[in-house]
Amino acid sequence: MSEFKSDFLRTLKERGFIHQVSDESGLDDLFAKEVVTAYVGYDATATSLHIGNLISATMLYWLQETGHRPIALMGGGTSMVGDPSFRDEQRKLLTPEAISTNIEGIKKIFSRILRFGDGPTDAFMVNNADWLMKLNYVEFLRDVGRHFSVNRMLSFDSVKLRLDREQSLSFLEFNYMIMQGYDFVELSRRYGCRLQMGGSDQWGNIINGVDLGHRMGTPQLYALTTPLLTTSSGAKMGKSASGAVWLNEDVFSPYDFWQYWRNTEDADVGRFLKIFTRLPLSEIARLEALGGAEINEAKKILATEATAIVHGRVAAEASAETARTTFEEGRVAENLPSVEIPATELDGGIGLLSLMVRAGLAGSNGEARRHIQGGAVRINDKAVSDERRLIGSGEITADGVIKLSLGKKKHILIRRAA
RNA sequence: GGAGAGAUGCCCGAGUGGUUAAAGGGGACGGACUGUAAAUCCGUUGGCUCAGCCUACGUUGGUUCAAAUCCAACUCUCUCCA
Repeated sequence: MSEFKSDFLRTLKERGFIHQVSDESGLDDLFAKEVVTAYVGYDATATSLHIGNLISATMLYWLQETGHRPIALMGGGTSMVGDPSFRDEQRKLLTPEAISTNIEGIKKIFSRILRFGDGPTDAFMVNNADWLMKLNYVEFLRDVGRHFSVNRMLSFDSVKLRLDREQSLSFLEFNYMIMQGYDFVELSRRYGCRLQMGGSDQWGNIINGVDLGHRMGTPQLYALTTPLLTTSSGAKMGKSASGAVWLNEDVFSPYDFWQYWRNTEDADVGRFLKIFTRLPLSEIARLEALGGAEINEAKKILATEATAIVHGRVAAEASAETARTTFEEGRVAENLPSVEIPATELDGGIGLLSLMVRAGLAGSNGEARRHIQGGAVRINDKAVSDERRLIGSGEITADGVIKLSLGKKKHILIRRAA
């Protein structure tokens, strides 16, 4: 592939964001000659975005950074239907209440990543419920539906899985791609939006929008997708012990977020630095070249930089410091995740099993019991083998807390609440 | 509308009357080794008041001393025919 002329595409290319582009040279020309408006859509499937979404949100950042205008589209309307792409069964339908709660949670992150306002390259947010919810069925079918070929829609990889596995694909879900396609046209008409970006799983949906624009007379629209990120050992990214790696701090703490990046596989460090941090490429090249144990330094930088983008510099530095005292000095760090136990309860002594459940280290007493039997549990760094042990205020150390550990990496501080 | 096939634990997938909380694999978690990495090896992987009990194989009933396994109805899915 030849070099891109536009700063935007060149940056994305260099940093490893590009998987597929619908018309590389055409899009490059467009970016080179004018301020381009582009969007990414986010469905309201959870109260927070996760790492996977961070990739496309970062593209919006670079879009703005290189002088263009980002739109963050909230899928308030499309979430009423649910994207069937690459899923092997129907999603549970979300209630309108859940959707609006989720959108509120999702919105938060963008204020950290994008600059909002009314200027020519200021970002803005729209909700596709604004136009989708008002559509009139028959009118919509005649204006928009007639442009879609079912034969073609069935040929997309995103639904093939479902069909090949002989799982049902309801008509409701089948309409998702039509709605998303229509969103693109609507954004083009309202705001002159020309490009839609997203994960590689969105290619079919995005291309549908491009085609629809063609038929409905918008200017040429473009599609750009990012590669599906996996770790070098092939696991899907963004999975951790407790599920997805979320961006909102109320569901996934900055410290855990920092730890997630700190534990990156060696082979992924360079790739992740390019995508999840804003460090210059020359600096990344240097970090990536570190060999052996030295690469740990690069991982710390990755962790701190990535955390700073999502949670702010202060929280990132604090997480780095907490990790340093915990792992490198073996001391108790004040900022480790902690759980408060009422004084009356703690003074009387609380069972270790239930304490572990309270601390979130085990999902049930049985699981806690198994961990203890497996020798994974420590109190104040001393291994415990007695599952019936009572933990009381007497265990509080000079640091004023009880340190409860599961394995080498998970530590929770138990505090005595007044 | 007719004829077949199917629904098993987080996922895939065995299992056709008791010895089955249910083979095997994946994933996840823990341990060893290391560098808070990978690979490898070992262990765990429904709940509880845990040498015992309870709940579980689409749903509801039934047969039986005993059912994931047999029967009936229902729900959902798939394939073929109309």
